[in-house]
Amino acid sequence: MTLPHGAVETPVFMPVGTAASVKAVPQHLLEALDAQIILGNTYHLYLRPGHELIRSLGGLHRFMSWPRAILTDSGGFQVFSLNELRKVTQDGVQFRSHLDGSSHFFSPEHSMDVQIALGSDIAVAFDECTEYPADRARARHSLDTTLRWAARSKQHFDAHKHERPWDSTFEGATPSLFGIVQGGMYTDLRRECAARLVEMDFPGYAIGGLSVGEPRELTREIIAETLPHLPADKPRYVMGVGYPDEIAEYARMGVDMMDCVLPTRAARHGLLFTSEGRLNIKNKKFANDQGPPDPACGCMVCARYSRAYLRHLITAQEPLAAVLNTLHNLAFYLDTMRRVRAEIEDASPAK
RNA sequence: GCACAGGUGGCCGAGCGGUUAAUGGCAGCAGACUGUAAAUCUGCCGCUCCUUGGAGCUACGGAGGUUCGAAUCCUCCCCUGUGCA
Repeated sequence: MTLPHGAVETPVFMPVGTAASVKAVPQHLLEALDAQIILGNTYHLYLRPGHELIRSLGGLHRFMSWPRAILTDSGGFQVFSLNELRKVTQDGVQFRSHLDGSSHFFSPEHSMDVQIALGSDIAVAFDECTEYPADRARARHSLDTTLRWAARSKQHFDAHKHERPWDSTFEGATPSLFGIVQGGMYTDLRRECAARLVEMDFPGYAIGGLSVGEPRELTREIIAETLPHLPADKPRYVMGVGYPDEIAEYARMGVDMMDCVLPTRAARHGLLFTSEGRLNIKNKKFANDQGPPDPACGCMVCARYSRAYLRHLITAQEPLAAVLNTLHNLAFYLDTMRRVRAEIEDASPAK
């Protein structure tokens, strides 16, 4: 996949950097981990520090000193998760800032303006994420809204995408906008939504509305049922997943892109993902453990620090705990994807 | 030595006659976490038993006392802090 800020090998896992920062990890270490693309968030950056400020500073890449690719989420998920502070209308969403309670309005056009101002490589249509559980009527309604907004997002994005804050690009690639499939847990609605988005001809497609509380078999089923209705020659992105075994599984099913806060958030809470399974590094049993977090991991953390030390850091509430734990979890996720890519390459007779 | 103020579960600290194994916080132990309102949230946290829910025991500096009933009231003692000698 060729983006304005470089080529990205797929399937890829994208660390989440909501507020212009993958929490606890400086950009130069993200590069050392070989993260190829990260997420930024429209809603958060619009509120603080403000997309116009970022535009005037040369765009998000320059602002945060991240030379590689960035995908920005549209704010649709925040509208969903901030449900007590929002009001959805045909035209867009009225919501209150979680920071200071001030009122704001987001429309598909506005979301595109913000994402363009940020200068993202991949923008995402402003959607209405369907909650779980949702009855059919509710899913239908949210799907219709999402489709209407997808068309408006695309029209506005295409008309203004050249207004980005940077101009030189990698191999002439231009910013792209992905459509998002909704439809709740109803496979026929998913199919319909996919088909109608494909008619609009997006350069890539996201499957949204998953990992919102549904059982994981359902997540898998919806992905499996939706994927075949999206063109295989374009990037297919499942938003907000998952555990290490899940992302590997989905990648094998044909998903090209995934993002998830799990490795970063869990790390800050002391949960490490390893080849031996989940490790709650806060547990007393690690107090005396001189071994690396994951004996099978070659990351910069495992190469150098012990479980005992990591447990001490988080117990003592040292900020370094978050840094080291996050570095390891991201390394593990990125490694997982690297292995799946190798598998896929081996299996492909063409290459 | 005198005068005040105090001594509560590992620590800090509420409670000031019954509904109190005793509010909170910290520490401790465990769990959760999926397009980040998350360095967050939840549970347990005197001891011993039956593994829901309970049962018993021991507890508010010490010893007595008042009372149907005391961490809470009274007496004496011990200890700590501050002030004055």
